[in-house]
Amino acid sequence: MIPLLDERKEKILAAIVEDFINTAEPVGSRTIARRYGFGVSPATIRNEMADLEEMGYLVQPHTSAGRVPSERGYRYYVDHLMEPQEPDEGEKELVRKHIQAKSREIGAVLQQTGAILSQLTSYATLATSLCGRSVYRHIQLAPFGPGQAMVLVILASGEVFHRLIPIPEGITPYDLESISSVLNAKLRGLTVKDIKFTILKEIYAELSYYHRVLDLAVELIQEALSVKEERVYHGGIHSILSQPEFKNVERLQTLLGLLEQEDFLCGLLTSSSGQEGISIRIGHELQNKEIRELSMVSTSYRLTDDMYGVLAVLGPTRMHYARVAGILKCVTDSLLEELAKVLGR
Amino acid sequence: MIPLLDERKEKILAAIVEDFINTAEPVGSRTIARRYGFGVSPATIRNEMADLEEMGYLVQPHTSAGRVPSERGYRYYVDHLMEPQEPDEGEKELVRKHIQAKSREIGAVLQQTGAILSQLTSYATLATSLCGRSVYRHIQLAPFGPGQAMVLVILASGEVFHRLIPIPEGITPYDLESISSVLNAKLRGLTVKDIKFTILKEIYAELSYYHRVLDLAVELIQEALSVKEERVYHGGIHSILSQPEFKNVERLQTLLGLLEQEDFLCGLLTSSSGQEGISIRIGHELQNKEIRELSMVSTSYRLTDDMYGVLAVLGPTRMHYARVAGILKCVTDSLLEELAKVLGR
DNA sequence: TTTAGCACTCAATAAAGGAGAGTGCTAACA
DNA sequence: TGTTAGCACTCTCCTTTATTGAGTGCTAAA
Repeated sequence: MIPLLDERKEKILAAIVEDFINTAEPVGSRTIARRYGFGVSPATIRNEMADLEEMGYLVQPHTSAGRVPSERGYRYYVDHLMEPQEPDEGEKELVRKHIQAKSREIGAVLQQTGAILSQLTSYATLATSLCGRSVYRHIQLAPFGPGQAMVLVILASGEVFHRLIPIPEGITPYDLESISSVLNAKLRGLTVKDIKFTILKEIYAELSYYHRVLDLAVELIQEALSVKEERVYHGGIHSILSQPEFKNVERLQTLLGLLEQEDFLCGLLTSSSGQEGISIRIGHELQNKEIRELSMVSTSYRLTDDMYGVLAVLGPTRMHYARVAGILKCVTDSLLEELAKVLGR
Repeated sequence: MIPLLDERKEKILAAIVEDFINTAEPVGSRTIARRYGFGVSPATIRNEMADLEEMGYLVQPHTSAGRVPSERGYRYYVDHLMEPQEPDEGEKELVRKHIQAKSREIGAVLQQTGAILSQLTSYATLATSLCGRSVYRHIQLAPFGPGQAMVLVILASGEVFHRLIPIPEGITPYDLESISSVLNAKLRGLTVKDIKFTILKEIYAELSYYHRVLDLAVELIQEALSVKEERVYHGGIHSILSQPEFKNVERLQTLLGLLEQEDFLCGLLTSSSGQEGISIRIGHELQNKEIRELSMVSTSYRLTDDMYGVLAVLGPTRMHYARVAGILKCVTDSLLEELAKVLGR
């Protein structure tokens, strides 16, 4: 559907994209000829550039400026021209060292991962918690003062959700333990969906023995079901400021506002979790009106059949795609390794 | 020690501070005379301003500009001239509505509180988790797959810390439950310090009965002790961007970098937790070289004898102190109310 | 098809010239 | 003695005007 370019055009497009990524300045025919000299004169390059512009791969900010890749240009570059750039040994070492969890806590691991990722790339990073079919691992009711109990829901991902609930008078810690047992026996290994549609009645029946606490148990399940299954960790927002495209404060403000809204981030990430491996979305491909001229390189990694996560780098469209893709690959590998260790798989 | 000003000087200083807070422009004698007219001419005001400058309450960005309050000027204003500005009924209502926790989870409540606080003030907000003598409420070991267990430490503040630990072969869920019981019996109601110095040996003795799991239990206690007791929630960073002093991107970058470092925030907040009630620290009073021209209005609220928290607003020195103090007061009241409800006191 | 040459365009930078806000000082006034 | 009007002076900010230079498109020759 999209016609392939001939070899020289490809070389020139690649040179322009890469030069622009490095310098953030529109690049002219002369620069290309001098810096990447293909043995042709600037004039020839100029002709080719005019062609590329007509085809929609380049745009000119104004007459008499050099050219800048269009979204289509980046797309072509990403699809056909770039090759992921392996991080060097020192960087790899750095990644390994940072991801090794000081604490065996999933949240902290993901946070660390994001931090190192954004340190290496100089862009913002996003990471979902491990999600998937949210399998319950354990449910625990713990006493918490008079008339209160703490509900703890432990998911197979190693994440813990907790909430305080009021409980009726006269419920003993022993009762709480009993309820925990019943719930555990029934719920462990199931997913939210399973519960919603099949198990609820069964539990209801079983617990009627403890009719005194029946209402509580039902409420409890409701709580467990209402657990918001996905968290998004973000980091490295300050690194994105070093990018010249964010010298503009207004744009920055919208971006920061969005990054503080977890829902929004969630949407951004889940919409990319379709395919395995690295996925790159450029500008409007993110399908979001609010953020202009942003790209996202993301990868969804699979830990087990029913547990996966998404790791993403968010930056300007003028992003160092090749480098970011390489780093992301390396970081994801280390993360998978570490998670396997922490979760004991 | 610091001499008090005569009444007219005070009025003029107050007018200058308030005008500058509102407009962010250096204010001149004429503006004062016109806008706040004290029945004297600009020339008189000019003389007074010259005095105030000599005394160090005002500074001039350059000759032929108006004057701007110095840190000392703000300090005098805050100490002697301003009166906290009660938020209007609509705002109060808004606060109440937002702080009412959708979920009964301390973290979420604090997050919400920060959000509304920064929405109303247009500055960044910080909130510590509830801290104090970190009393253990419950400790729970939950099974988590083969060779793993989840340690859950529930503090009296309603916060939960969790971590995965490897456990030796052959430990049954029943064993875990036993250990939990022993630990609970011993630790509940104690603080980290208590444990460190007195209880450790006792537990050791008791658990020797389960000598099979002794090492595990000891490790476990270590884990429990290593819980980092303080978290800092922050929010509203994007709102601070609307302040003209942050049009400068470099300054912004240092600020954002700092705000992403939890340790730093912790230090900032704890150093102010000395006195009860609202505390205002201006510029260098924050004793931090990295952040220039920032002020912090904070309040430490006490929930029980041994549980308190800190809520703070961070903005430019040109902060609307009177308004912020009023809002902070109102928000803290609502927060205390809500926390009491959630924690069931 | 490629290249050299040339006129043309346009942003960015610098220099120059007000305009305006504000001050300090002096002298007069109550 | 405190207050005020008047006035010269300062300095930023804005606008206008040149100037520069990178880069283009087009044409004609190789």
